[in-house]
Formats: sequence, structure tokens, C-alpha cells
Amino acid sequence: MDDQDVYEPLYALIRTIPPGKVVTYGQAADGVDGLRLTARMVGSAMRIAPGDVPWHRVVGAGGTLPIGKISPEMLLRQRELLELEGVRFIPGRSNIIDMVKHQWLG
DNA sequence: AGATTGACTGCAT
DNA sequence: CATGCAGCCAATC
Repeated sequence: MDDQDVYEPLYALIRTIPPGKVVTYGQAADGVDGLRLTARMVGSAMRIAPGDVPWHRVVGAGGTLPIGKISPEMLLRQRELLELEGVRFIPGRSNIIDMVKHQWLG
């Protein structure tokens, strides 16, 4: 057995998110089975997430990006990656995603 | 081993 | 819309 991170089930869930879709931290935490994760745990897990995890598809509640909580370079990268996948942002709210269209129902 | 922190969320003020 | 507080639990000091 590998000494997998306790977040392995979480990473597995994130990897199942299709392109153009996003989930909120709380949704991801609640969607993981076998762990008692909270939204904060998800965020912390993303920071240490392996390179094969599309962490950019995880956003804050309501489609907000975690501005000010992470390095600005990562924020720009996340927004860029999402745009490349066809995610639409709300005009005038350049950091808010149109969750009505892009929130992954799991 | 105890205290602090943290990619969060929701409600109250 | 800004600010504050409680809840959550692993990681870090």
C-alpha cells in the first residue's frame, strides 16, 4: 500500500472534473467519500496537490476566485486555464465564473 | 503535546 | 457592499 496522502480521494474527485466545468471547495469537500474534509482542507490540499490534479477547476463559493489568498501568479494562471477550457466569466466581475453554466454537478 | 494557521462557507451586523 | 464570528480538521510551529 502506498503511503497515499489523506487527500488522495479528493485528488481523484478533482481529476474527474471534465474540461469547462468547475466545483466549489465546499462541494468538493462534501463530494469526497471516506474523509471528513472541509472547504479549508480542500484549499490546503490544492496547495500541495500533485501536478496531475487540475486544481484550477476548483473555485470559491459562487464561482469566486481566491484572490488575495494565493500568489497572484497562480491566480492569473487559474483564470487563464479556465478561459482556455471555455469557462465564461461574468463581465465586470473578471474574477467571478458563470456557475450557472459551469458548476459541475458531479 | 498545545496553540496557531489556513486556496473556505454561511449567516449576522 | 464591508466586516465579524463560528465551524471544520490537517498541517505546521
